[in-house]
Formats: sequence, structure tokens, C-alpha cells
Amino acid sequence: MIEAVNKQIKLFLTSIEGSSNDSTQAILNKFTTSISEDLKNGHLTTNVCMVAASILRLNPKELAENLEKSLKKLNKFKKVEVAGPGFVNITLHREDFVSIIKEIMKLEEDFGKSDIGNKKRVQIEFVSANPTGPLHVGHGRGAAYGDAIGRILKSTGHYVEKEYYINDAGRQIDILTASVLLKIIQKEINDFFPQNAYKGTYIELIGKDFLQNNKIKYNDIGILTKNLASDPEKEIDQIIVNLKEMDIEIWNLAKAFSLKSIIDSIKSDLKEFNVNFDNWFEESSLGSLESPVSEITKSINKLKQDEEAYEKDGAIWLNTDSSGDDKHRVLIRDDGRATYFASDVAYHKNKVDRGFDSLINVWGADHHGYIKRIEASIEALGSSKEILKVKLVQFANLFKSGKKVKMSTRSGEFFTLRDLIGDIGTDAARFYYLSKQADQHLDFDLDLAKSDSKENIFYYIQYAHARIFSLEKKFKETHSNLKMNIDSIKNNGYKKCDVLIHEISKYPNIINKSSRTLQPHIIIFYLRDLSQLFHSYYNDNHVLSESEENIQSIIFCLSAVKQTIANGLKVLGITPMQKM
RNA sequence: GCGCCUGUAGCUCAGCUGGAUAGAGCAACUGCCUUCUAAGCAGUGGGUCAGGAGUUCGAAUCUCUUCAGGCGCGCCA
Repeated sequence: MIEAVNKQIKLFLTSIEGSSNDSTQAILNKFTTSISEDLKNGHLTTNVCMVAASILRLNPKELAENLEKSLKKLNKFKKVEVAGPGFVNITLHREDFVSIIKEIMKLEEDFGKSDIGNKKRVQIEFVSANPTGPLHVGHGRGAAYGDAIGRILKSTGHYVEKEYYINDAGRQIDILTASVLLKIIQKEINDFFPQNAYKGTYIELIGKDFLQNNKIKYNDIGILTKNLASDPEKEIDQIIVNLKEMDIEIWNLAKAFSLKSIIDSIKSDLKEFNVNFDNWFEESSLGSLESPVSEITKSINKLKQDEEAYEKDGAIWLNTDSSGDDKHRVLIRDDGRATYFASDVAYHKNKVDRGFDSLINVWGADHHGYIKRIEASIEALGSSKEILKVKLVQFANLFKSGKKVKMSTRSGEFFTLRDLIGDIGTDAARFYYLSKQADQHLDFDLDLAKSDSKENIFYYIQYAHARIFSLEKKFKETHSNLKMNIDSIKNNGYKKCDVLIHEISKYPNIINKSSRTLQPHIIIFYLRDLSQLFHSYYNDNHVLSESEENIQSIIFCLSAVKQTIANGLKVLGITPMQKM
């Protein structure tokens, strides 16, 4: 029906005196015809006259009156009227209004899906936490967000690949390895443990596991802690060098073992959190500067060749002017080692080369200063920075018993994603992570997420779904004589269901908007509104005592509501509950 | 100092490509369970949309500015 209205609007616009092709196009790009916010404004509403008025400098109300006449001539609608400052509101014929119910019954879980993405190839990189410890609650938010937008984009006709970038190269992995080894031999070195090593019981556990199949025997262990620098950064680097010298074989074994055990635990946490990646991309696969054919070497060579990178003060720098970054950035340090940024440049080149139409990076908000240099590198390597969208995810503060849960890094103990899942479950955790715009601070109340009050929106929505599920079950028992047939129901049998029908009609547009803006939270707010309308209906109407004449229509309508709630939850990666 | 984000009811937040009387939940107060799950529903009160200026027929929404808060500004990752 919206298409029919828009077709007529197009004709109407070209007939306006003084309009040009350009102005008409501008109006067409800007106006909307949509399901009205509120039934009192009819079923459909369009703001085209107000948009046209501001572009053509005409009176919106006059335009609206003309459009009204033009739409009435079509003879397709029950009522067309001008309202407010120049809206044109349309009331559909009964048959058209309720047709959504049959549509949903037919489409089932496909209701809300669309092809607006035109099969665009989108890659989403998210979480990508360093494999030096377990995922914490901050990573959880990025995981929930990245996975949700992946599902949303997929359901709106995009081809989506989800990827985790594993920083498995570089100094931090050496620090991890050293931490594990030092824990194992801690007693032999008088409980010495450097300030900058990783702490936490997980380090000890990895050490114990490692000893199951390996033996460690250092000959002159005293060397390890001799003449260490007082600067903690230098101290840990010296220890790494010493450990390697003392037994390179053990070092390599411990390194591989530690890395694998942490990556495995990250993978299993994410799996439990219902987050699945298509690719796990290892930083080490980009190779090193020592190899002339590695991706990292090749991308730097290309930058040098194109004079985008240059040497200064013994280091190699990237010119980042194209993105308006504050300063140029170092790719290779004056001691010849590549920076973390150099790997990232090669990694993004790799992504671009894989032929995606769009790249989405989900980053912690503290990385926002990093965006411009990556954009500059993409430009420098000959692509447009428009291909990359960086979505920033703010920190989440956890509250328990009204108190902020401290994220202590000093002791190495912190509230992990696994702890959170154990506490409130995957679905509730995902739900609350997604309940607010990703780029804003989130106060995550653990007590609320477990409470059984209306304030707990997660259960409020699930309760609506479960109530309908149970109604359907009861209905089958009490009305086993009735044969349910969607084509034989009466359009006037949807007693008092109109607000529900109107609300579920909005769903496809909610999904599209969520996809366009990459904002899952609007689906949550929509589901809450829909649930509230249902609970209200449920309280006022005793469904199972409705007449046989109407009850089929009503049950179909409520099933459509249930389907809509289920689809909305599923696209967020949350499982709808059938009973509570 | 520079850059990014935020400021809406007592609290937690929607609304922001300008549009219909600024919404919801909680908290406060009042009602509704002999009938389909009360983890529910109905109602009342509560707002200079941080302050100021501008653009517009129209501003919570756009621009400028002031104030307040958060984050980022390494040859760290």
C-alpha cells in the first residue's frame, strides 16, 4: 500500500507548478511515507508536503490539500485527510489493514527480512581482544553489538562475514609466555614476579596444564634475575631475553601452549555467548619484516614506492594528511621493529583486497584517536576511506547491590564475560548490552537483570512471548473442534486488536532502520512497546471466552504478535522463551 | 591546549537525516487476582529538553557560544 501511495506522490510532485527535476529528486530523497506512529493519525502518513514546501518555498497545507484530492481519486483508501502542519493521513480499508496478519502467518520467521542490502558484501571485525587473558565484560559489549549488527545486516539482504583479529604476534605474547614460565618457577626464584607481567589465576592454571606434558629444568636459574633494570618496561624485556637464552625450546613450547590455551578459552566463551565468527585472522599470518614477501613488508614497500611513507630520524613514517590526523605515524621504529600500527595497515589492506564493499570495525571508544591513521593508510594504499566504518563501543559499568563492580587490574582479577554469563545467562546479558546505543556509557545493573519486576524489560518482553505461547496451547485444548484456516477468518473478527495489528505492521521498517543506522537498540525499544500493548490487551480481554466467530481471528493476530517478538529477539541473537 | 562523545522527569533511559500535545520504566500515591502465567494491567502527580544566541512557517533535533562530565592525544598494544 505504501508503494501505491508513493507512486501517486511521484505523479503529484511532477505536477506541481515551478518544480524541476532537481527539486523533485531532492524531495523524493527526503520524504517518508510510513505506518503512522499512532492510530489516531490513520494507518499511513506522509510528510511529503512539508518536505516539498520547504524545498519549493510553498505553503505546506495547500500542497497537502491538493495531494489529498489526488489520492482520493485513486479510490483505494477508506479515508484521506490533511492534519497538523501538513501531514497527509490515510486510513486503509479493513481488508488492507488486516492483511498483515496473513502475511506474517505466511512468512513466519522471514517476516521483517528484506533485500535492501542488495547483497552488498560487508565484513565486520569485532572483539579482537588480545589473547593475553580471558574476555572481560567490556569485550562482552563489543561481542554482543558486533554479532547483533551482523545478524541484522544479514536479515536485510547483506552478505556478512564476521571476523576476529588475533594479535598473536609481538611483545605482549612474549610477556604472556614469560608470565606463565615465571609462575611455574616462582618458588625457585624467591617469589620474584615482575610488575609488568600478567597476573591472575589463569596464568597459574596455564602453567599447571603446561607441566602435564612438559618438564622445565633451568641450569643456572640465578642468571634470570641478575642485574635487572628498575624500569618495569625494561625489566620485563630483559627477563624475556633471559628466558629465551636459558632454554629456547621450552620458551617456544610454552609460548605456543599459552597462546593456544587462551585462544581456546576465548573461543569457548564466545560460543557460549552465542557469538560465532566466520574467520579467525591471525596477525602472525601477515608475516614479518624479515621476509621480503610477507604482507607486512609488501604493504610498507608499496607505501614507500608511492611516497606515502618516508624515512626520518631513522624510522619509517606514514603520511596521514589525507585523513586530517594530527601527525604522521611511525610504521617501523628506529631499531627496525615494526609497530602495531604497521600490522594494522597490512591487515586493513588485506581486508580491502578481499573485495568487500564495506568494512565495519567495532572498537572500544578509547581507540577513537586511532581511526584517522587507519583511514589515512587505506587512502595511501589506493582505496577510499569511505569503505571503512568504525563503530565505537563505550565502556560498560557493572553494578551489583547498587555498587559499581570494580575492575581491578592490579591483582589481575576481574569480572569476566564468563562470570557475567554464569550470573545472569547469555540471553539476558546480550539483551542488556544491546539495550542502549553502543557509543554511550552503559550502566549494567546485575540485580535488575535478575529481578522479576516490570523494570526488567528482558523478562517483560519474554513474558509477552511466553503468555501467547501458553494461550495458543490452551486454545488448542479448549477449541479442538475448530479448524484453523487463515483464509477463512473474518476481517472484522479482530476484536479490539487494531492497536496490535498496527504495531506489528511497523516491524519491517524498524528492522530496516536498525540496519541502516547499525543500531540494535531500537529493536529492543520497539519490542518493549509491542509487549506493553499486548500485556494491556491480555488484561482487558479474556481471549479464550471469545465467541467462536471471533476467536480464530484473535488467535491469529496474537500468533502474529508472538512471531514478531520472536523474530525481533532472534535477530538480536536472543532465544525467545516459551514458558517462564 | 587540541580532538571525539555526553548533558531530556527525583533515578535509568527513548526521541536527534527539523514536523502533530516532549515519551517509557522505576520511585511516590490510588485501584485491579473465585476465569487464559499479577514476572501483569489501569490511573494520578512530576519537564526553563544544561544556560544563552542564531537559522526556520516550525528546533530536544541544525549552527555558534558558555558551563558541566567522560574518553583520547607514544617510535605502547
